[in-house]
Amino acid sequence: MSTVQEPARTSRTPRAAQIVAAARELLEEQGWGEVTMRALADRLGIRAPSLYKHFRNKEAVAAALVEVALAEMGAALHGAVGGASGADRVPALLAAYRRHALAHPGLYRLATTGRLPREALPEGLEEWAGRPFSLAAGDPHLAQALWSYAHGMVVLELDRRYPGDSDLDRTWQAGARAFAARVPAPEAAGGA
Amino acid sequence: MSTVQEPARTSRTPRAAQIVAAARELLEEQGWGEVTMRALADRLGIRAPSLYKHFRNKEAVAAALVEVALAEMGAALHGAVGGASGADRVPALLAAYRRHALAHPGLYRLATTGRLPREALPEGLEEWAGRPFSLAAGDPHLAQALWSYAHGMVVLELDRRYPGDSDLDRTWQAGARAFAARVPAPEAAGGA
DNA sequence: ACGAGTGGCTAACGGCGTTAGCTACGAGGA
DNA sequence: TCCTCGTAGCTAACGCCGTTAGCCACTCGT
Repeated sequence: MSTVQEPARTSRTPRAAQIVAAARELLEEQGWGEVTMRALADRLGIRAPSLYKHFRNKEAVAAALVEVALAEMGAALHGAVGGASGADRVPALLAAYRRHALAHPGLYRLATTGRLPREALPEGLEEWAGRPFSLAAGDPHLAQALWSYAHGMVVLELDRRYPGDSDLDRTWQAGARAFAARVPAPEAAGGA
Repeated sequence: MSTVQEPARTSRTPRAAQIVAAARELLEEQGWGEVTMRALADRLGIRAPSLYKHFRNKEAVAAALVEVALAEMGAALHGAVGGASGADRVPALLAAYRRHALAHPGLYRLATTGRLPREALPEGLEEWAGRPFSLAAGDPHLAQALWSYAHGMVVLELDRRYPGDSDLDRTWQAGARAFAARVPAPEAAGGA
């Protein structure tokens, strides 16, 4: 149903995969600030300098986590837009985006804060992960706006920026309606 | 024209004000990662430990900068909504938000990333700075959604997340139209 | 004249990412 | 069977970070 298949993931040695998994646990349990090379090594029963046998530096570990984050978020979003049609795709996409991000806040923040380590990511992964927004919005500018809205909502929710008595379900709804109303009617063109 | 006056700013000794000013320069020139206590002290011709005579710790310096950021952004936004009416307030507000944030990216990022140091901020400042969104949207949920959209756009633009060939003016427009169309018609109630 | 507060200073601590250099082990070829 | 070589661990150490302790000079009010 999707236009293009998910790009291949970077291949890792078993030990490197273990390191990424441990880093992910640490990230979700304690936050990125507590993911230090020493703490990460501790969890694996080794010493910090040994990590450098498997990753060039801490940034490379972060890039591996960003890859995981993009791949999993992309899968969630593709699933959501694949299961809906027409203007229903906007609320379905937003609900999946919110649910997935809040379920993996550490990974989400790491992957969306600061510059993307594009040179360390598989070709096409970023584009693939974002395509559901184009599919749901039907227009490239509306798609970018919709993505920005979703990201803003999630990040402000994660950072507890809204007043404590906010009804965020209704806020998400308000935005969803605003965007859904601008989705162009699908042309009745048959696929190739 | 505004409902309530801008809250008073925290009073600072002359030296503390100098420190905040120097921190701001460093922040905008080099980014928060380069604002270290030693670099900050250097710029003032003193040693790092002397800074602790004026601020309890680095977090307190950050909080002072966040206060500046909120006050200046609030002023810009109040000015923008004050100069427009009806649904025109949405694009006016968004334009001012974008312009101000991109003109002070370090301050913007510092004030909007991670948790807000609310206990260190003047009472009412956060609410005052955000009120223009309520004024423009006319509905609390739409206001939150609009703010989230603006923040998402700015932060993704600052982080260069959009493809290099994006026409962001048009993306901002697409979002502005989506939200403006949902602003309820103003009731013809006279002011008190 | 003097005591107290103010705002500098140096030395130092523990934690961070990272590098250099050593070593134990296991697989492959002579 | 031994030798070599790559792999993956180790300790020690460096320079940076935020921060604290403790000292001292200067200024000002009484």
